[in-house]
Amino acid sequence: MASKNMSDIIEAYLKQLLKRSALVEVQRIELARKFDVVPSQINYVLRTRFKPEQGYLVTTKRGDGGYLKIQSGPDQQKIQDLVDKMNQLSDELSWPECQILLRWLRQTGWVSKREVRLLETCLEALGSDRTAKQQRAHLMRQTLKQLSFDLEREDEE
Amino acid sequence: MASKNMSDIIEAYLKQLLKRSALVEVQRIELARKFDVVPSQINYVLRTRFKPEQGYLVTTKRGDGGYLKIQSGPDQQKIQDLVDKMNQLSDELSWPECQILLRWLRQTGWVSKREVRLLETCLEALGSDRTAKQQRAHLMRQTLKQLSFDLEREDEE
DNA sequence: GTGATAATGGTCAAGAAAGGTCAAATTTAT
DNA sequence: ATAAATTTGACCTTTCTTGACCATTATCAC
Repeated sequence: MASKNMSDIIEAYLKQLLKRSALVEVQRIELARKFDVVPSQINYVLRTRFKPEQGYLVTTKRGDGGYLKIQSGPDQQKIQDLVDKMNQLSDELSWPECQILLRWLRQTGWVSKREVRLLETCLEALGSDRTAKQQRAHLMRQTLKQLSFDLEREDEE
Repeated sequence: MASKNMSDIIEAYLKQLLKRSALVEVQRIELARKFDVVPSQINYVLRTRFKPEQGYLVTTKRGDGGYLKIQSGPDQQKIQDLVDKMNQLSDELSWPECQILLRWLRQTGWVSKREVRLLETCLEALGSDRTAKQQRAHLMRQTLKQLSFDLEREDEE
């Protein structure tokens, strides 16, 4: 098929690797050497063929031992699920309903354990009928408390 | 695959030891010899991979019988700073004051960029005078929106 | 005690080994 | 023929490695 230019060939090569492993790590120099192109062409391929809006995430490291990492990123289906959940949300939510939602967010990997705790803190701070300024103070205070608590028990993720 | 350079390997070695014992004590010279690098590279690894803001505490002793001690986990001083900030908090906070506080949380490494956005979302949802149930719904809705937005532009950290 | 010496660890700057950027030159498509 | 896409190369930034020189601590000889 019409893969006449090098950029297309390199793109195809990387995307084939991505089908197998969801995370591809290569060295720019190695890749350039393999296809006998100049290193900066690799950047061109990444810029034009692996754009974030097409669902790819590229991270790099410079210096000795540097690399390129390519992940096939945000799953369109996942985003659609999230949007669906948003639209299903009614105008009022009880605390148990919130907890169910938070569990879903955690289980589907949208947020970390730590972020769940942060959000719980925020939600709990909402209960009263104080003014906005007072609520902010209360919220920040609870959040700070939560943060130091997080640090003490080093659960992680 | 990821550990192409010595610094990464030494980092991994030390962090593995840390998982078991929470306090690692080694001699710089010994470690350097073990991995066949110059001693000062050990300092480099400690400086770049075991920063205090990442939750590590390194203490050393020079001279005969010298050592390096590496501790991970809750930095007592950091927690004290946080508690101090908490106590300074007044009962009312304007939005600009909140933003200053959030900047401090970010700069001192307590929270990530993503978490700042999450908290901002929560705080902004506080403005109204609706009931708690309504506020929860609004808060969750804003949070979900923020999450999908976060994913689309994969800033990171 | 005091001073020399040996045994550690610390600092800093230069060089090496990646990857990044940008624009000119070339090729391809309309 | 022009516009868009690709290819190349000169120059830049970040990260790692090394080595020369500095600082601190313990021990031993006196």
